Amino acid sequence: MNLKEFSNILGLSPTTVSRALSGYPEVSEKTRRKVNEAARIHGYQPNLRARALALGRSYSIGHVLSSSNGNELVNPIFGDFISGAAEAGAARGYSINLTIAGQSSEESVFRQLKAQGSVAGIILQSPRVHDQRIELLKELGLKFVVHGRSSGVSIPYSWVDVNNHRAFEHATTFLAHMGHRRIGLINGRQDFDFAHRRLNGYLQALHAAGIEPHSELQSSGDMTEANGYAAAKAMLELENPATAFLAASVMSAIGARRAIHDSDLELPGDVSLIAYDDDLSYLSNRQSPPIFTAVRSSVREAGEKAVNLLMSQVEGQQVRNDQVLLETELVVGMSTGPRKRVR
Amino acid sequence: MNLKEFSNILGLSPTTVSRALSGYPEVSEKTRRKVNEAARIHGYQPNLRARALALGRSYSIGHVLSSSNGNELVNPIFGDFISGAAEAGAARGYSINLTIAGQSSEESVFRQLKAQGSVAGIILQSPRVHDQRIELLKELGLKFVVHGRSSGVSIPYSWVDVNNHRAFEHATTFLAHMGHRRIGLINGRQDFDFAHRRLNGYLQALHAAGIEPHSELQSSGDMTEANGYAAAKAMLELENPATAFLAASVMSAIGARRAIHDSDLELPGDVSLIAYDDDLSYLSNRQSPPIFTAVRSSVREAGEKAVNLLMSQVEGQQVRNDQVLLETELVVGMSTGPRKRVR
DNA sequence: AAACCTATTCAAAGCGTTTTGAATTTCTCT
DNA sequence: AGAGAAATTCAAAACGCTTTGAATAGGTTT
Repeated sequence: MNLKEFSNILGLSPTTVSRALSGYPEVSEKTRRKVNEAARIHGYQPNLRARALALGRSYSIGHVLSSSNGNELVNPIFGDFISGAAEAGAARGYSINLTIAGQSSEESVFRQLKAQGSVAGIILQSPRVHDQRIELLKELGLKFVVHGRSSGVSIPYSWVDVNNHRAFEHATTFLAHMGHRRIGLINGRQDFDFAHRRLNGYLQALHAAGIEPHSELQSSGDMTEANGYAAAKAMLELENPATAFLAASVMSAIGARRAIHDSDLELPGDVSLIAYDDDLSYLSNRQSPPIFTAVRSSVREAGEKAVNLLMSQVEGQQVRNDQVLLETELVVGMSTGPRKRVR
Repeated sequence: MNLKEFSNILGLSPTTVSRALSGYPEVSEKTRRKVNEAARIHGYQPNLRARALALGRSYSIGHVLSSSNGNELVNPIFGDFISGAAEAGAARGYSINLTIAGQSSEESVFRQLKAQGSVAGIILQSPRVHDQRIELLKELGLKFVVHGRSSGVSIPYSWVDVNNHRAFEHATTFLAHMGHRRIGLINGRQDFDFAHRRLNGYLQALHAAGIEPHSELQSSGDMTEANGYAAAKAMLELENPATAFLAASVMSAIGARRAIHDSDLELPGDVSLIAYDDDLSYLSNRQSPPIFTAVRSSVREAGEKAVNLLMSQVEGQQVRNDQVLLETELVVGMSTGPRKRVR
């Protein structure tokens, strides 16, 4: 049903009907009620494409996946993050526009989104250290928010991030206080900025505790179960093995747990383990007591916050560069304990 | 940049330029080359909203998440599935439009998508037994494809599904052949259609093997690690405990594995375990030999297939009701073995 | 060279909204 | 009651594209 058809039914002009529906003041209360009522009955809703065209803006939030050739793995936090983002967007009438950069580069997808005017703004995820995309987006004049930050990028931009440094510093200190001195770090891929920050937090805590860092106790890679297993296994087979682990995700922690069991060790009797917990809905660590001692921050909440930041940029007048730093909480679960004396 | 501006630069009419770019035959090779060249240089791309309006159709594929109040958990397969779907869509110039049914019902979101004309078609996921949404979508005249099927819906519709019945029948038979007679089923939630089919496959195989089914060996619930643990734990503590498990996802299998270890049992020495493996990128079971013996089918591939089916409906003339049934493969890994004799 | 086709190009209308500027109605005040 | 102001309503233009039907350029034939 058209606006024209619909307004004919009402015996009003399209102008008035449009204004009534959009809540403009220059339309009488009586006709507004009449119009709203009729819209409900006839199920009329303005065509979104035409509306967007007339208004010159889009009602969707862009998100670009970069699975070129399918060899890059889907971010396990994607589902929860985007669900939070979609929820926050829906509250303002926005939907999420998902594109994938296949054989074409991510850059060309951004240019396309800009030229086609199909998004109001963009959410950028998994920033690398000195991520090129941030400068590109600024240059293209696209509004955006980064989930995470990028060390080495000097221009200001909006972001939502977790205090990864503090989280890992905190967790490492916790283990050190329990007497652990061989603390293995099972980190995410080093090219991701968050892994970088986590490493620094870990190193700073070691330093503060007077523990010398060892490269054989630091690993990084995709945060899969298999990688968690492999990394932990290797560190348990060292001449001077790890007595505690820091895993960058619950998934890696599960892998580490398997390695610990495989080595006939007990958790937390022989080895301690702290996980970084994104509070994913399908991978909950919220039992009481939690299975894993963890530093926790909800990635769903980050999704909501990111959209809210983007919206204030899209709907506000000037470009803003708001920044939100989320803190993690350290929840003590069943995977940590004092270092065993006898060994 | 406008089509008008762009065609002014070229000294051509908008008509000709538009036709040149869309590959119509009634434009000379020479000007077409000139236009394409100029488009590349000036970075001109038709505004997608205007294009969609003029053509009367949308270039996006709708997908509705139903996290009402956030109490329903995000489907763990969502990321991989949608990534496959996005890839297949991108190949045809479509993007994914993600909406969430918050306090408003899923039904009203569908009506909205229809009225606003914002999607070319819809992908429906996680169908329940006799899912109302299928009839609703037909009634609304929206084109759609279901990922999965819905027992009890009699009207024809397009779907892509895995042969869940056969997969679980197969897996159960495999365990039975190894001598197991106490086979525990750790299923997904019973209201989901796929769980229903898996149960039937399991029961049929038990029957064929002459094993009587027992309700204490059948559990169902969200496919989380915690639920997998709880279900397996309970079945191991029975007077006549389970000696083998069938888990509905790798995640539940991981939980079950923890329960097995917690009970001081060995995998596969004391207990066998087969997982249903969606071949998720962040939860790979593709080591050799695989960690879990599993029935496997790629959910990413299902996403691609689903979009392809939708596209043939959207781009073709008549409404089609194509159906694709994917078979699983049984991969033998390190979690299954013959039943221990002495017990 | 005129006449006819055919191959290109173009002007204008249309897609379904919103919004500007003008026209109408209603109200208020003398 | 009549003028003026205020409150409503409306017709028409605009958003940026595609496409219909008409016009022009180019090439062939007689």
